[in-house]
Amino acid sequence: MTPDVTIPTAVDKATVAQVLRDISLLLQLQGESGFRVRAYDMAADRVAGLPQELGPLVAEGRLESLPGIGPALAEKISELVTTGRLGYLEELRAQFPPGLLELTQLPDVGPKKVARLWRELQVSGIEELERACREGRVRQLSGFGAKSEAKMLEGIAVYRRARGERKLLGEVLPVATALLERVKSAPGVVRASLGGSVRRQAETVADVDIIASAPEAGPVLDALANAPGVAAVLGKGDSKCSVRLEAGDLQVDLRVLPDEDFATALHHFTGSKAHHIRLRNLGHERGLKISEWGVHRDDGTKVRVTEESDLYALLDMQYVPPELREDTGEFEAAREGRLPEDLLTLEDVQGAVHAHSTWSDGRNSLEEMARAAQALGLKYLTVTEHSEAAIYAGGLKVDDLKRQWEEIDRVNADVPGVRLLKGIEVDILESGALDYADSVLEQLEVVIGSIHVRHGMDEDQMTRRLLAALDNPCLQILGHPTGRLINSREPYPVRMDEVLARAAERGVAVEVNGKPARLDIKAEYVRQAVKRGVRLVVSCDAHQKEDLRNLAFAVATARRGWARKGDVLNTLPADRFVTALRERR
DNA sequence: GCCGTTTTCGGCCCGACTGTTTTCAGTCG
Repeated sequence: MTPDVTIPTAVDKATVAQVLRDISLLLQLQGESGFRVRAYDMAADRVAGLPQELGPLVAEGRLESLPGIGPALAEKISELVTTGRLGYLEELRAQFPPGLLELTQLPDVGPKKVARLWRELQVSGIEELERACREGRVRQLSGFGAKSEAKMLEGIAVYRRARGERKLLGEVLPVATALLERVKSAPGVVRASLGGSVRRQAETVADVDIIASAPEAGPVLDALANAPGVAAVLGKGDSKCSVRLEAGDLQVDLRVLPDEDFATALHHFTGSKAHHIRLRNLGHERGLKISEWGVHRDDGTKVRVTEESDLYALLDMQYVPPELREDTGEFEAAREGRLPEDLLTLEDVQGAVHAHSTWSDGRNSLEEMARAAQALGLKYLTVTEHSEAAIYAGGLKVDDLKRQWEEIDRVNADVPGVRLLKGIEVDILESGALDYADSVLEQLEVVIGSIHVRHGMDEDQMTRRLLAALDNPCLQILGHPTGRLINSREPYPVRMDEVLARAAERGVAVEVNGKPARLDIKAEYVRQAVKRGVRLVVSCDAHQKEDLRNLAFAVATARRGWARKGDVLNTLPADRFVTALRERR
């Protein structure tokens, strides 16, 4: 036993952030108002946005170096991370029934209302609120009426259907884009754009924001309210309109303003909240008041801001692309001119990595995949079927592989302009060995190694397994390195810092998988990988030809991790891509 | 609860919309 050594716990930063948010809500239930509450919320955002876990910061006593975290919060976070518990949270929780926090998840129900429902009607959970509404007891409270009851019942129904989950960007973006096109074609619209977390390309989103400029807002708001697929109009005023779509209970908010305010409004409603607050404060230091209604000097005169880039120029900093607006270092970099100017774009990508066909568990033939890639303007596509061990996915035996090469040669001869590269997504076995012999792997142009089974190993075992795979000289690309499925499967436990360090050392590329439910590795790890000089590939993990468009989500994730064109191997032409993969260290 | 080229106290982003009011509180972003 070594009691004087700080023992790291399994408390990750997402858990810490959630605890801080719970404390914020509990303080509001207590009637604590305003700034103390916000300090906890800001700290939660700060912790959640950290590029690494909290363990080292706690051990080195550096928590207070984070903006928004002072002595009181640092002490609470330390207690939570080192002991796995937080006495202050337990004291607060003991004062309220456990169901109250969940009540605040309902739309238009916040801590003030929850506190009154509890004190005056003894409502302590969703079931009891539903009963109180049905029995007409809520309307008897002052400030509540029949409409409030109906809205709460509707809110409860929506909440139960959605289970409080955020939606995948990949599911929402097509719907959002279609609505944006409808808004753009409404009468008088000058400019229109998506905003919010959809524009920042966050991996999951809660709703869709659209910002438009037009001389008259009314007809534009009507265009959304009357759009096909709208289940309910949640609210509609002079400048904004909120609707809920039938598909996925998705909420869409539209704001319409005069064109002279478009840039500042777009910036405001793109967020993130943390980025925007920081920007306003920087403006304040220069005597500029920044709001969605423009930029004003202290004497009340308005500064002309036509594009978002004007706003950053006013503050003597580089333009910050939406994907980087999280207040995780972009301000410091932009003020010092250190933001990457050559952030990866979809146009930079020459070939799609990671595709399956009917040879294993894909739905389209090799020729169909090749023609779809050609139609998207791609120059090559890596054909990487599953290997023998992946029986569930129709993994290929070595003989199958050789027959497949003949078909690849034929398709390459028939389909001009695009080249299928001969590859494999070989299983990384429990020991870290690869599922094919080196003599087979050496004949392939692209070797991705991925874990598909035995996700239940512990952190030590899983880390050793991945490090062993990286040491294999035949491995060129580490596929979906953490194995997560957003909203349905946690990543397996693994020490990513060690894995990324080894990948950098060995020259193995790491996949940024663009399948919307994977996005693996995630943006925070991309940023660490870039810092360490790890080479990346952006992939589509395609199982049908439509999935080639997943590349856009891999690019989004790479951008959110500050990856530049030069960090990503499949920005190279096919020959140089294959050569680069072989250059192991 | 945090923060400091208005620095150890007194600020802290702020407007739109709804439902319930009859001038405003609560919620949201």
